[in-house]
Amino acid sequence: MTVRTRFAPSPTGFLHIGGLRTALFCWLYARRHSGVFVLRIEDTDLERSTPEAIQQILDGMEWAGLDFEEGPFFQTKRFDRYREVIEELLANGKAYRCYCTKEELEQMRAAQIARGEKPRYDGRWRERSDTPAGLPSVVRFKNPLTGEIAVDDVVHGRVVFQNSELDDLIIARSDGTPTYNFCVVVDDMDMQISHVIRGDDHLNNTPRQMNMLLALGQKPPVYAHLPMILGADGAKLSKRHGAVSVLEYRDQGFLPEALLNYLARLGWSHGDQEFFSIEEMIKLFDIADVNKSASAFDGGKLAWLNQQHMMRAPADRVVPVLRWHLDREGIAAANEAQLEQIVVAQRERAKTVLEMAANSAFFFRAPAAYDEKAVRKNITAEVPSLLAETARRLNQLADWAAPAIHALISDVAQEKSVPLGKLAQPIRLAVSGGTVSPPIDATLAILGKSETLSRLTRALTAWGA
RNA sequence: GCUCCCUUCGUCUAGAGGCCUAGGACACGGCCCUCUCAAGGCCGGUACAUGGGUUCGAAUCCCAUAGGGAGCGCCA
Repeated sequence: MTVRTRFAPSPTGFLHIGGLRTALFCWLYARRHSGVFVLRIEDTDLERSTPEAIQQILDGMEWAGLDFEEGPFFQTKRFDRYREVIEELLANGKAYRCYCTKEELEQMRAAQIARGEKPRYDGRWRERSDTPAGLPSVVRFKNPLTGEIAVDDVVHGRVVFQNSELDDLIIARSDGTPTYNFCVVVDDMDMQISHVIRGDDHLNNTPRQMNMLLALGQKPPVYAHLPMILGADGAKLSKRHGAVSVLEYRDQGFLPEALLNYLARLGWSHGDQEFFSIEEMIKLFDIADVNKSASAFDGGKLAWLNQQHMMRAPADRVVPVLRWHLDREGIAAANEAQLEQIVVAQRERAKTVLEMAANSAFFFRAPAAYDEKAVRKNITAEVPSLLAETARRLNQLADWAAPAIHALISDVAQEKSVPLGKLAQPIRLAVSGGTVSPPIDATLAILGKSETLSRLTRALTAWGA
């Protein structure tokens, strides 16, 4: 049997971190077993579904690299099929028409709640065969009255529900459109989904879905209900608590593989290992190793992992991302080799590529001003002559590379009997405008000879040489 | 209210009866390294929700309690 998993978001909002984690686990499981990953858009809620949300989901999946073999399928395009199955159930006596009005149902619920009971449909039309003319009706599934139904969940273990707790849910509205729980059942059946991996907020829906599947003569798939992801404060993820589009993470400078690595570790682990490449995740991931309890989102750890991925990836992996972020800041960086050098020099001093771009802007733009406080502290009376001497010698340096530059600066410092920092910091200030940059030799090597000299000259003018 | 689920450091987790005076990671504090900032190295503190069992022995098994979450729609 080939493994077939599906990710089935409803396009009523953006794809957020919780959805992406679900998609990731489905994807990993399919990849691990050389199976098929299906994308299905559950857009039966015509009121709230939007084309923008669909596009967002597609873009998010693409950015994350979660590719699918089949789909995207749209439930709104399958209404004929749903109707067909509803007719079949009706014909078999496995579903029936209910002519209750919404008001009648509301009254029923209110009375049940008042009595301390669980609100549910009482089955008053279940055995009636009369068909009141001219009245609208819904179709309800005839759920078994007795016995129990057990979900053998891969992450939660065996969860048993009494059929008496379940009521006859509506599968077709009075306007004839099918409802969510029913569409899921038909889709999972038609798409031959072998493993349903989804959030554990669906665990309570599962027995109903299984009963419908059984009524249709199907063998239920394997179920795995994933624990929820909570906001950093431990509260439910909501728009107020960090539920942002996954594309927001791209914009903030996170590498998709780092986000995926972080998400995989929320609820799943492999011993003490924290860093996983995509390939390792595919090789090691198993739903059976997933935790049962919800976890809180920790942006700090995501940032750490992101840096780890930046440091371990080949520089040319980060270059296009850096270029994209520089571009957004209005810097067109064309020199591939230079960008690679920047990545290597900056990746250990930035948590995100966005931060790396910000820290590296000075390579492309001469400082408009010098940090005043730093000037007061570092540009003492003897500094201009020191800098002038350094500039003179740099001008004569033929081999413009970090080792030679380092040797030259050390020599000057030694000859003038000043500590290296006394010289390096003013140079840093002159070329970057601030006090933070990669080691001074690497900084100048990347900047290039003519740019370095011109910035030193400008600084000397500014500092009264 | 009813049904179902969950509960190890602040956070993510290891742990499947003795290897646990509970391990790792992030964060935090200290030290080292050092031209800045980092990265890196070393050190440090903090956790088995509570109460009962079972057992020679329990973080691990059982039962209660407490706390948290989900579902109970002609929403998905």
